[in-house]
Amino acid sequence: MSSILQNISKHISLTPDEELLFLSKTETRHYKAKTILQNAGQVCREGYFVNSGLLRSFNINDNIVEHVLSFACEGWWISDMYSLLSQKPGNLFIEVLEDAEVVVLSKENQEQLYLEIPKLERFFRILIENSLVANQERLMDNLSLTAEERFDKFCKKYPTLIQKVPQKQIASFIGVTPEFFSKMKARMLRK
Amino acid sequence: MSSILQNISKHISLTPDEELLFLSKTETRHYKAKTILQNAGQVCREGYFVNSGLLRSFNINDNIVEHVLSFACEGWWISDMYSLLSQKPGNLFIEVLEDAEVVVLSKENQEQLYLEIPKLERFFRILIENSLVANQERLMDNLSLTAEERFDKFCKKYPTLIQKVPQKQIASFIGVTPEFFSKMKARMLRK
DNA sequence: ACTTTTTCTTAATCTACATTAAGTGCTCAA
DNA sequence: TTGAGCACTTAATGTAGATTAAGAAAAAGT
Repeated sequence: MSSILQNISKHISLTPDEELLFLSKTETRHYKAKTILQNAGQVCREGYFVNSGLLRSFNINDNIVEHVLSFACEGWWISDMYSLLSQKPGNLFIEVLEDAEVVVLSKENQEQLYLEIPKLERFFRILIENSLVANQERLMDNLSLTAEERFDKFCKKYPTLIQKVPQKQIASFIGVTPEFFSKMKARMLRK
Repeated sequence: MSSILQNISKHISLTPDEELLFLSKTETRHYKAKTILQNAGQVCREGYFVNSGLLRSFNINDNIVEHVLSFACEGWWISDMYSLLSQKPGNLFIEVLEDAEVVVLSKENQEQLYLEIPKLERFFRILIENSLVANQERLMDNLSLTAEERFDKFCKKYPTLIQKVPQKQIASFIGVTPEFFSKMKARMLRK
């Protein structure tokens, strides 16, 4: 059974026919590390479900400073939601960090699927609800916790990512510079 | 026409019967300023649509420091999403800042409505999508902008709130202390 | 009207984190 | 296999914003 159908079945149940229909509207692609799937300034036309590998989304400041919005590994979705929804040029890049197999769902196909399988409204609603809650928590953490506490939480929440993701990107995710992160990590180890 | 039905009709169209059904599952309540609608540590059982007045959600640190997650004025929804969805005790308080009329939608009634009017899945999906996008932007702003820039954005985004909301809560929303905010504001006026 | 409480301001001092810079050790393409 | 980038470290210095404290102004309660 395909991983994306498994993912869906956690929240709603599709008939075999609906499953086939769903799959027929998606496309599975393979990407090498370092591939850019989405560029800032462009309109995002598709969302990605990760079968294997690792991706991230980030933006780049005037400066040249990257800020990681999200990572996505097996079983996660990733996209530039703002651009995908508004169909306006976005600010995000989406990059492959480790060779990946992704299931691609285009904006149009997603809209069609909403009409043909209304239950999918529920599925994506739940998905986005969870995403919103996680985002709200991260926002509050950024407002109220120290860098060290945020890193602790990150380690507990995404233990598998720590091995895989370059340290400077974890730094960016929790909102500090790579230099400070390095110093902080050394300090934490000393304890 | 009730404001909440107007709000819904921006995204989906309900039949008159469906509109009545929807309203029958809601309850309109009036609250005085300073009322606490939701306490941290309790399970959130309802969401609120604001007809008039002003509310906010916030959490409180170990310390006693408040952090504002969101404001909600006319036409906005507010709730402790984490708690409402998981039905676990939440971290948020929801407080009335200005005497308010709110439309209350309980968790159970919302679930029933999803079954009786599946189109509502779409409505709330879109609502939450927009919320997620706004949250993601705010998160990135907190990572990449200075306090001054965040305040500028706040002013442009929520011009009406600036008059209404106590300054210390705007400070909290953009992520600085009231003292620093006061200093910063004075500095900005000098220009 | 008066007291109490809360909000806002100002200023001195402090600190978490940024910036700059220089050096070390990977890794991977030619 | 080498050398040209990257990723990571370390350290000196700089700064945005926090903390503490105290007073002024506004709002709210009685």
